Amino acid sequence: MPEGHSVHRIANQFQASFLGQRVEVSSPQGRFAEGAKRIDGAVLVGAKAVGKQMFVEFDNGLYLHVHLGLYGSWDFAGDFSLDPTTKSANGRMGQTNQRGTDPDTDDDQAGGADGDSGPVDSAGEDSWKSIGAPRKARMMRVGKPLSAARLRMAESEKREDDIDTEAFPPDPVGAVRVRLLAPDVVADLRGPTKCEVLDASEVDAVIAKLGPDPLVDSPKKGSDRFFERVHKTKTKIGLLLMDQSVVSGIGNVYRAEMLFRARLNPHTPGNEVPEETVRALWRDWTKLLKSGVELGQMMTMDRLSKKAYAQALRSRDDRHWVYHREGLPCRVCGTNILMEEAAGRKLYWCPVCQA
DNA sequence: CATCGATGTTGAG
DNA sequence: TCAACCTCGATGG
Repeated sequence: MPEGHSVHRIANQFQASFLGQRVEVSSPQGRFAEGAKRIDGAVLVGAKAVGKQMFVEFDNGLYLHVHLGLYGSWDFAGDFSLDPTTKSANGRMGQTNQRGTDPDTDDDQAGGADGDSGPVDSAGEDSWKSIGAPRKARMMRVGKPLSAARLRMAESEKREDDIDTEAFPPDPVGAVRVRLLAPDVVADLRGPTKCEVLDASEVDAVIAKLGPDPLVDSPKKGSDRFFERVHKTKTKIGLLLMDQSVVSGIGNVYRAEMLFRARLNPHTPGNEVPEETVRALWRDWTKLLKSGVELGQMMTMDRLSKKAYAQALRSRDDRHWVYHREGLPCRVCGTNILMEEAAGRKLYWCPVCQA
């Protein structure tokens, strides 16, 4: 599951690929037929993320609200600009990857399977990208491939006719809950935990229940809101970081990593964490979230050598201090990393560094 | 090929 | 506290 950075990347991708375009909305799988009907044919006028929730706005005053949950993912295909890093409508960055998935786990990404395997094309090539749960990319080239794409095809074993036979839009693969189709780009959603159409007031109600998001709230307001919730409860900080009403976007990976980075014991009651530490946590989340949006991966280790950094981006196993490292020696003190279940989720930490 | 597990949330008991 | 939701890569045979 994508943590906050993935959702921001997805919203950015929608801005870059669909902004201002009339969209054909359907539910190939059928489970969202009614909702799709309400926004079908409307113009997409915006997309934004708040924590792990995404809202796509249409010109008829309605919004598509999506939460990927554990397995959800979006697949983009067609001829579009790849740039989940910024909100600009055109990305030039070539971006990265695609995947968006996230993190670590993902590895797959790491493998570059996805899309990105390479440095992607910038030109809008194609391709596709899958953002969401870790997943191998389905390499599909659709639409009229640009020269770069053709070149690649020529170098591979694929024949040109493969290109000609790939029509746009591609047929939905698997259970596609929602398909957003514009003239040159298509986005398919599968496996979401939440997919619904809301009006403006309902969107506000959802957002009102969420804690601050560094990419939505100002540094001061965000820090204040976070501190306000943390300092007056006895709930353990390890639980508070996962509570979306306390702070938005943090998931199981970022939680464990942030606690280690702050050298904080997960069991410390919120009201016993020094104010400066609480505010430092907020600043760290801000830093990690921005980094995740740019990198398309959860890189939570600092000060790595050039070589180690490159390796970390390649393998999820080298990207974190404690996450998923039960029984392995702490990278700082050598003590075996512990794992315990908390609220149904696995929490990893170093009993010495985070005493 | 069968089973497990995962970056998450909700709602029942 | 736990099952359910729902998908697919990883793992093991």
